[in-house]
Amino acid sequence: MKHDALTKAYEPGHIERKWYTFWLGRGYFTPKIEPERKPFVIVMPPPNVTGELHVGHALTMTIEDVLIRWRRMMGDPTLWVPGTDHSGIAVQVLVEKDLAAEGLTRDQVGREEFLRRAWERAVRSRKAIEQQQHLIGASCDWTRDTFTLDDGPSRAVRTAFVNLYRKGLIYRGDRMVNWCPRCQTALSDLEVEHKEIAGSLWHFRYPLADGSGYVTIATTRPETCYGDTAVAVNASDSRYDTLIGRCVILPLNGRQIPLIADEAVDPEFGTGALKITPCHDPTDLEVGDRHGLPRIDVFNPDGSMNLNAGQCEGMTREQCREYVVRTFESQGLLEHTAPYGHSVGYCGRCGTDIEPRISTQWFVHTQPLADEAMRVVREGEIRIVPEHFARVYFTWMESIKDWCISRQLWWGHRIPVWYCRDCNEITVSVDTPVACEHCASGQVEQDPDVLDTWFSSALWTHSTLGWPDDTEDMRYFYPTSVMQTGYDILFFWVARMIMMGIEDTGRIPFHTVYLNGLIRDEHGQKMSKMRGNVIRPDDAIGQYGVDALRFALTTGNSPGNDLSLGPGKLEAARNFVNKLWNATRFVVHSTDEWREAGDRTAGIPAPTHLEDRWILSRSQRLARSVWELMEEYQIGEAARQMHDFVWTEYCDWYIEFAKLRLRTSTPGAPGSECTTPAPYLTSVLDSSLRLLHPFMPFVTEELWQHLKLPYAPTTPDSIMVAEYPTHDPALLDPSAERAIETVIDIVRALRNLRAERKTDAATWLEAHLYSASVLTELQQMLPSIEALSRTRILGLNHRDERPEPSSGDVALILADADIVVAAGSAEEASRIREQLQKEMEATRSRLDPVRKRLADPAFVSRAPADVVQRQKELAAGLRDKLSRLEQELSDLE
RNA sequence: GGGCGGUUAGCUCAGUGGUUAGAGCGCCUGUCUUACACACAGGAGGUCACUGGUUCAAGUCCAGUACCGCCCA
Repeated sequence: MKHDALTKAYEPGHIERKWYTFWLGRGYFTPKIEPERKPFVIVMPPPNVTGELHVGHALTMTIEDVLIRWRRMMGDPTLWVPGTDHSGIAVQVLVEKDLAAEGLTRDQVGREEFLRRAWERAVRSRKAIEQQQHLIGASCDWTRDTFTLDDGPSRAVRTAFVNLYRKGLIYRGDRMVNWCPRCQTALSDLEVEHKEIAGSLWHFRYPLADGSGYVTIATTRPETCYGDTAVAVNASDSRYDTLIGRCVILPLNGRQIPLIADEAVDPEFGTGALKITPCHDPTDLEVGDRHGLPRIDVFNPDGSMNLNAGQCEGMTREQCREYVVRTFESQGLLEHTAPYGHSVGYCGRCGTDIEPRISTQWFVHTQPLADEAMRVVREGEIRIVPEHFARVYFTWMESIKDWCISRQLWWGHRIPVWYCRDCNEITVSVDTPVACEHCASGQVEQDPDVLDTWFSSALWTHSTLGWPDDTEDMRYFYPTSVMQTGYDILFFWVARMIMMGIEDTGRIPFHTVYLNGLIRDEHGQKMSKMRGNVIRPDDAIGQYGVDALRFALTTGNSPGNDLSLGPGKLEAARNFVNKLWNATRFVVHSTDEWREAGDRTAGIPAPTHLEDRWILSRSQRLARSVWELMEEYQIGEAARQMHDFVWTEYCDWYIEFAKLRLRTSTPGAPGSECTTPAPYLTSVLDSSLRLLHPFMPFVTEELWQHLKLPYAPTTPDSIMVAEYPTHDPALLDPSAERAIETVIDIVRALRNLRAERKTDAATWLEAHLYSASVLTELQQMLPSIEALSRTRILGLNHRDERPEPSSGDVALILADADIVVAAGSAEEASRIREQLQKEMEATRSRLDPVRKRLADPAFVSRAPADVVQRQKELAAGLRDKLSRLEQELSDLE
């Protein structure tokens, strides 16, 4: 592949497209099955085919791509399975909206046409999503791309259904379910969102049938009065004990209903008397069943009032409520109306108020599945990261209710149940039956309903790998490794995948659950169209580049915690990409000569210069730390450490040290002592790029290709299949680290002095240096110290050789060195004296606790030896510094 | 009502018992110093919400309190 010259600033666009195409063409995203090696597998949470991806998807995709690229570079056979979800109700709502725009309803166009439109939408959306996934750099295996309605997953759905049915874990029954009158379907409990609303509590008088008075009931739902079949009180409530067993008259239609006693009634609530409407409230249904009350349903499926609502037939719920209240009022039976806050359920998809409704639905009996699903987490077979979500998981699982899985929708997996018109028996079958399995009649008709989308999602880890067939993918890649998704779908999806994975395959679906937080804006506010603070991934990519978006999404992000994202963070990430770009540009240009000079296959020469030893050592520490952090899913912290290393240690210091030698050095002949920093500039940058690749794949690939490793003949064709850096303990060099730390201290102190004196850049300071512990090292670093601080070092001596201070001198006391300069003025001398004074106080107050700690026998005997040792060294250092400070100040007296 | 999380610099957040609590942005002072002004150099800014406990050692673990947020009912 040909390379363009590196431009002055990073221009993301075309580089991104170029490399994605390159990777795809090379087939890097498809793993080789190597039976003797353990694969690393992630199944992607399939985005809904409702449109395009939002920034939350970008987060999930980035985290997964980071893990995937990392493991791939570690050498594991790595599979990331992409896919999309048909998302039944959400797409159904969208298609219905499309139809409504044309003045049509789904019943008018019919099931076939409806499904044609839904498919069209799905196909369009899949294409858009796939493009966005390419854009973001997702290195998933497109050869295994799957859609929930594909043949494989569809057969998995039917198979799972049939198996559960045969085991008695799926049943059909009349139950009270959450009904969305707009979608006209049942919903599971999870799909209902509860909100507190400021409603009213109406106190209505129900006259006693014998005309001897009335009972006042309190209700928040007057429109259900037509469905009342009793008034209930608590038996212990003395206000009503003489009335129990008598009848009251429902004022709206004169129907007589009994006054009953039931312990479900709270005497403290309202008037202590409740109207009982078994068809429209779960508690009332229980009360009704206990007392054998009739059930009167007053709503049509679309939420309008039915025949049972008398005069109100055909009205909406709201109109009916108004009518009922007015009627009570006009009859003098409205005692009063009190404002009352209570919780109301809304359809999670369309926002319509949910109506509790009795209907015939299919259910999964979840308890036995949940027991197993809890066991595997309790026993550590599945680990949840962060850990505290395990408790949330258990809390939900422990009180799990049966799962309503049938939906009165058209878009989805049709329930694999056929009803026989002749014998009324049902046939439950994976393959479409030609005849009833009971009476062999051909008059069978499939259940018109579809399954909850989450039912098919629950099978996703194994249905994508070929289950129910015994495929090579199933054998090799299952169980998968990590399930990474947002904590908001822990119950919807993760919990159900664990239940169904175990149920279907007998094995857990994944070893680790990694839950990420939700994305908020720069001020920690939820992103919403209303607030106008939504960040579209495509916009962010266009403006800052993919790598910047990915880096912004990973830095400072920790598992389970929400992440704030805004222009500030994106800019910072883009700036880092640009920094990396320019550092590489510098290194490539300035190491040209070395790169072209001779055979480099022997590897990089052993470092002799202090700064080379230092940067290699620091680079090893980084690699080790990153590896540890990645193992623990601390990818935010890993990204932060890489950022700091590259920017501060490599760019701000190492490159600046290197510049001096680049001007004077010649490329060392192989085998001879290397005087040029070129090999270290190159190799440290090379390993930094490889460390960063999973986070910012495009820019690292582009730069790495330019860097071309002259010393490694087996360099792969792409950074994405290069080796991930691991640390080499032989290169750790604490003494070089200490020496360079001192150099940095000295340069900083001198620059600080320059700044305070407002010395202009052309003027050089002059100073004497004194040290003890790092004297020889400083000797080697003198040219660097001089150049970087623009200070002529007139002498570097052992501290013991320091002459008596002359009156015009001031000293800067550092941890491992003293700097002596001629005071610029009397004011400066006294300012520095003050500084020394302060420094002395600070040093004392730091030394004090350390001293105490070391004097404490409990500390010395109980703390680990290395901690004690470090405290001793610290005390020695502080004591040494303190004595120098004291000496300095007394000399100045 | 039950549960979970948060409270660290002006803002947004890292900090997984052990030296002097960090970053980005913002702020102040300088600099277009031949990789980068998307930059460089220097600087200011913290009772780690509060109270108590465990520990040789607590921002970090435990308990309680206050406030904020989320989930479930």
